[in-house]
Amino acid sequence: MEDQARLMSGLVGLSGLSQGDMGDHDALRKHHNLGQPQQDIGDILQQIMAITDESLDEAQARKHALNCHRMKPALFSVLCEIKEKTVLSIRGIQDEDPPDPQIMRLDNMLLAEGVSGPEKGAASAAAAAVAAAAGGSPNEGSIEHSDYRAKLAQIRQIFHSELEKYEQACSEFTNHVMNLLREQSRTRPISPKEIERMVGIIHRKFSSIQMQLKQSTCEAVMILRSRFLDARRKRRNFNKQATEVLNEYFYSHLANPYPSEEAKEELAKKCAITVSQVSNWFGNKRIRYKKNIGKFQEEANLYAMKTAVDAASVSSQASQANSPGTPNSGGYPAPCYTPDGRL
DNA sequence: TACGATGATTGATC
DNA sequence: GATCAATCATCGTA
Repeated sequence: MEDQARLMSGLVGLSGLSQGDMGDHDALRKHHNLGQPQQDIGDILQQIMAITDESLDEAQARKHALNCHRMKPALFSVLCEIKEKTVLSIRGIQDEDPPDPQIMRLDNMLLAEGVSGPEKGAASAAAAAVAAAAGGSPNEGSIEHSDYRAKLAQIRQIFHSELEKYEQACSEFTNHVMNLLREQSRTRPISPKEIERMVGIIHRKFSSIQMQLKQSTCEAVMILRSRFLDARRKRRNFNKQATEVLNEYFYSHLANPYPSEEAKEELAKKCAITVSQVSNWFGNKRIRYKKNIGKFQEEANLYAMKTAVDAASVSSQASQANSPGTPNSGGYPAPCYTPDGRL
């Protein structure tokens, strides 16, 4: 009896079971209703313990003999059952993880941005959204669009290639561990359920690595988006004709350089820009003119002359038609925009 | 590459 | 909500 207790405590180390699990010999008997159980089990345990003192070849031979022992499957089954009732039942509660909300968010975002999921549709939709949000002209939009799409495709390609690498590594490692555990399950109480659980643990570890990849991909997409959405970075100077139209209006309305909403719309149409761009332009122009009238004097004279020539032309045409002509703003007003902003 | 010009943004004011 | 004033970020040029 004392020997058996010693053997049992030795087996604890081999099987991973606690002393308590192994203490109840009656349990073994109860489970399997063996004819001469204690004697057989004692033999097996004795042999197991003796393995450690033997050479590798001897141990291999003995291992083989043990594997072929008629009682081995029964003992193995009992050990697996006891182990599952203890170790696995404790872990089991923790292992049932709900889907990670963070990884779900990342997945949704990558899908929406067209990085994961079907290649063409989503990516171009996202690019179109960016182009629309940027509010550029159709041509500019298409340039930005293709640029954005190219960079997004680059991110997408890197993401998928990394993902593939992770999946391959995960699969290789899982197979390796499974083979190892299957091999070990010949001598250790490792049940298929436990192998399955181990596979789950490996997958969770790899999915946490994948989450990091998804996170950095999302960051890259965000940076890309902000780069294309930030209007300041998209600033283009207005073309010469648009600037002339705006300047003409400004200098011919110098006494009151505040275009009405209708005038802004008209100017926006003429210059092929938006009403808010017209407002920005006049806001900037008023301030910059006010700050440095001297600097703008030459420009003011130039447009004054231009307006005068236009007016003269209209006037001569009008006199030919024998009717008085008036410039639409009552002629070019002398610069009277005082530095304090009052007229 | 430095620097001025210029379109856009932001916070304050009316 | 429109405008002012300051500032930012980019463009164009010497």
